[in-house]
Amino acid sequence: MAVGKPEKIDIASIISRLPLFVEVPPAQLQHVAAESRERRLAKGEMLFHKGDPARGFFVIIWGQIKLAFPSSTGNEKVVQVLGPRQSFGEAVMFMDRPYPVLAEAVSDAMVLHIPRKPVIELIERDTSFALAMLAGLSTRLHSLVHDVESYSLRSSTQRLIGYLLQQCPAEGKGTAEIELPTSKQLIASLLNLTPETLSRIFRDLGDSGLIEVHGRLIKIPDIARLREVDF
Amino acid sequence: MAVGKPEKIDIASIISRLPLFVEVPPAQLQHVAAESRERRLAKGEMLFHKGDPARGFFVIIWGQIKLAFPSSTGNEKVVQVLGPRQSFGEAVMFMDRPYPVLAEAVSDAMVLHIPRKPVIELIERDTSFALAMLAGLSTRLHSLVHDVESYSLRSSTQRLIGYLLQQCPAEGKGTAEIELPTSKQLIASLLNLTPETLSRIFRDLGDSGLIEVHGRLIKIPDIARLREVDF
DNA sequence: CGTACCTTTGATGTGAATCAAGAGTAGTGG
DNA sequence: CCACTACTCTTGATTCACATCAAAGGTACG
Repeated sequence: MAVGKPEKIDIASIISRLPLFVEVPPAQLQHVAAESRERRLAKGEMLFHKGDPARGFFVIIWGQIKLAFPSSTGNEKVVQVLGPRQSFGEAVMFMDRPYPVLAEAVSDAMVLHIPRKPVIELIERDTSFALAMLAGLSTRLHSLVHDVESYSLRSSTQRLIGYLLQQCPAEGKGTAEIELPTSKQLIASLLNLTPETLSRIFRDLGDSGLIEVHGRLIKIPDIARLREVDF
Repeated sequence: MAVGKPEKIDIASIISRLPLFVEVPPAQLQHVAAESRERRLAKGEMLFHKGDPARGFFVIIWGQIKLAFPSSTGNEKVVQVLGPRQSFGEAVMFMDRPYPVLAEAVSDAMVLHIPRKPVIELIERDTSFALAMLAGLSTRLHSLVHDVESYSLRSSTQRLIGYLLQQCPAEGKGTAEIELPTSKQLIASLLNLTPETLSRIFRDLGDSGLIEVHGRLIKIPDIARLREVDF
């Protein structure tokens, strides 16, 4: 099984365009770039397991990576599905802890591993980077808090509607078309549902005319109406 | 209803002993201390509501504060119950966002409000503080990830057992006694259960001899056995 | 000593999981 | 190009963990 595109990549230039690093002067980034390594993954390949020691964090160049909790009975719980330019593993890097989740390639993918040491040095040298890092972690925390709220306060239908609305482009238009970013199986796990239940909810929402489902393409004729559904 | 002890407090000395600030040289802390204000709360009083703007973060001096999601139907979901020396609200401070939860005093309490500006300045001046802040947020993130795992992968009984084991002193002794830090109602909400269900689980665990319940005092005759329960 | 809240217990209801099976849909190799 | 295999997705029947509803002790406190 061949892994992805074979072209050479310029680590320094990729890093400098990542949200986390845009404000950092290029000179300061050299250290980080020099110690970073690319890694290519075939679909289904593991990047790390739950419990592995954390020596740095990762940035996705292309492809998709899922973070999940393993489960002896096979039904793992997916925490996040991440795409290009997104990073993960920063938080564990600051504590002496192993990864609390596993990371697996959902498609062929390429990631950059950015080791701990140069990042710590960069934080010590560049306070605007430290602030960017804090803002990044804060955002992550915020969205996790939102997840906890979803799981504990909302029904399965409400969770799916919430997910669909999140995927909508932000414009105020009354209508939208969404291309699901990944399989319905994975989305079910993200929303803490079984695939069967997700399928039934899609059908029910379709039957009530709130959405149209064509494979991975979802049409929402009236966003406002969908937002107001309450059951 | 009188609010708590009336004694004067020395903000600077309290701040300097907080985990987050212990490594910061006292001179640098003056700024922060000078701009911080104490606030006393009666049991049941609101510190802030969900949606309020965040202008800083809070540290608890004494008493207990709960963070929760409000719910129109009255059954709110408690996210955390915090005690002395614990802080909250740091994350929102780094994003321009309102609080995603509400904060309410569970008992009479006193908190310190530490405004955003001097904290940002301290981060820019003292990198070890920036790292401490990052570590703090990382820990918070870690425990939230753990919560998500609990909610989605574990049964109500497993969640309660997990909670009890967490409360155990870390020593390797085979037995333990726990004083529940707050009402069973609140603990039920923390574990995403109704009070009725929590009560039943306590009874079931008691019946199987795994624990003994005497009001808020829980005795665990055999920690190892409790840890191995699997249902 | 009464009012308000916390906790327990029982009866009943229900949302979503599980079990089972069939219908697409896509990638593989002869 | 078609048969073969392996998923992914859908649909129906059944089950179960936990919530809800209802009511009765307990406990704390003004």
